[in-house]
Amino acid sequence: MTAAQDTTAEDVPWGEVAPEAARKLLVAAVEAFAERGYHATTTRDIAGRAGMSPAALYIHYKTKEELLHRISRIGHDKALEVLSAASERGGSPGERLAEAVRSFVRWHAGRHDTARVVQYEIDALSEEHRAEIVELRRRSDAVVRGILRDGVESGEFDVPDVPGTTLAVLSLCIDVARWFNVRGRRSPEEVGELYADLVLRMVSARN
Amino acid sequence: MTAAQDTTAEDVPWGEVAPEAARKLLVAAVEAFAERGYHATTTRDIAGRAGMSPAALYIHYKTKEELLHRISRIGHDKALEVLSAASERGGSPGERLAEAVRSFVRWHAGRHDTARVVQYEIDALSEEHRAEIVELRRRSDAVVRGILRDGVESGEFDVPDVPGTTLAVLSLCIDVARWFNVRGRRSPEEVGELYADLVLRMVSARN
DNA sequence: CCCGAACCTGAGCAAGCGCTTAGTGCATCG
DNA sequence: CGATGCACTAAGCGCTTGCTCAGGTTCGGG
Repeated sequence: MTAAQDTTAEDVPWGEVAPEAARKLLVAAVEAFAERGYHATTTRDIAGRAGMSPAALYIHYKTKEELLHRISRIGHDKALEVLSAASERGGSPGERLAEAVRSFVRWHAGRHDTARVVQYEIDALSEEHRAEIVELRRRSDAVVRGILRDGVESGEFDVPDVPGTTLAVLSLCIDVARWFNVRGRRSPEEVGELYADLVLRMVSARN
Repeated sequence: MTAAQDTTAEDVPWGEVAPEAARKLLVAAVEAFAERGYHATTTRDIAGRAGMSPAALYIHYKTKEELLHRISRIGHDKALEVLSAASERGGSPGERLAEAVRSFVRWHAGRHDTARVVQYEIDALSEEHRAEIVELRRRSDAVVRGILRDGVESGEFDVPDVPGTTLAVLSLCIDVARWFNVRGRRSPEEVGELYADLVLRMVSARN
């Protein structure tokens, strides 16, 4: 009697990718790219992980690069959505910044395989595809910069170099995808909490 | 009358690599690996950049992987040396931490091509070589953790989670290699200064 | 003046790569 | 029931890859 089994549901990891074979291939590719890197992964490896023949990949994707682009695009969209939603949740600049960092880090840790591909394989994209992704990153940058500016204006933050500090905050969050390990001691939630606190200390005015 | 032209001088970037052909190949490899990544770089590309034939590479290095290992090993040694030297320069924990971050970041920005290879291509190493490099990283970790512990004991720092904060500080420094651009607005010195300040704020007790 | 060692190249091998093509199995429809 | 369309595979094409090897060049020492 549950109406829950809806494969196009937006909160299912790759629910927007259809049909099922295309999604299975994409999930396999994320796994392989995260593990070995884009260039070290073969189309045979991807197809094998999805339980299909190498040729099946080319029915759903024109090239291996297009597959990377689909992953990168959807992943960046999701990351930006998580960040934006948190920043718009209201409250003081400090609360908004903490929530933004907490959510963004939680995503990079919890979905660290996707995040690793999304953040570290941009150079493997074609020129046009890379340009499209870079634009999405600029928007993430704008979100954080906006919160910092608000906090400086209200006097809650003391940030001498807003662009530089924006860079540092995003860099800190993104790099979580590199080192986070599922078998480590910390949960994504714990890392998010720790990082939100550290970032707040970086920007808060002393009084 | 200058006695300066000593190719084995330790402060020349790759002075420890001899003979000259081996060094030229290694420098070419650093360039190529930083630009495209290890797996996307061909031995022909490396040899071509060094102005030699593909076969020349195999006179000086057994495999492409050994070349990466040499780069990784020397680079990590240098990074660790920079960090250790700064941390031992004396002063309060705050001064030592600031100097450590300043130096470490300066190195990652100024030598960002080397740093990128060193920090982001570990997975391309063989198991034994990777283990060797991981050990060097543990030592970098120990240096930063030591300073934080000293600061907490003296009451100068307020750090609830020393291992977690150590991770964050190193992560922040290392990720500089990913985004730093020579054509950007900031010099390695400026980034080092900014980051030293941000890290101090992260850990300082308020009073 | 010639030898041997060190260094380097031209040519190319076996393996693996991304991707294509011809054909098969299967659901759908008049 | 045969025809049509679609997802998929087996086989393999053309090319590039990491790496090898026979042979040539250079040069200090006897």
